[in-house]
Amino acid sequence: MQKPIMAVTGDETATTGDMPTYQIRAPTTALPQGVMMAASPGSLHSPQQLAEEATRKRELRLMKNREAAKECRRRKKEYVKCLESRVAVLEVQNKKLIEELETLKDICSPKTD
DNA sequence: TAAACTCCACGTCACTTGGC
DNA sequence: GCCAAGTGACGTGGAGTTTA
Repeated sequence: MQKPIMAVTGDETATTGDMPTYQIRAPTTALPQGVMMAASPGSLHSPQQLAEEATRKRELRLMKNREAAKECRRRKKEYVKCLESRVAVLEVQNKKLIEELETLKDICSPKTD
């Protein structure tokens, strides 16, 4: 079954402009520990060698994706935390403005008795 | 106290995106 | 067009909590 296509990237900066994006692609130069570079395809001969190479490539891909997923979750958590603290600040600010408005209304409204 | 439930972190897959 | 990186969705397992 085909999954629905995702349009959301998690980059809220485009709409708000004041929050840090959590989708940042950092170039990776170093391989994870214990990972060897692949032999050149030209040096592979037997079907067994090809199968081993395919397995090795898959494991490398999974390992990289595992790390990428961890990092992605870490950034997302940070981003959500950041949004939550912003909400808290804005709620306080909003409350203060409402109180100020009520005070001004009291001052400006004509007394009727 | 065992079963049911909830929450969280993780691994994997499928897909998108950007750089070359 | 290919490849690597990023990420949403999904399934799973472990730890903590609630309930009968």
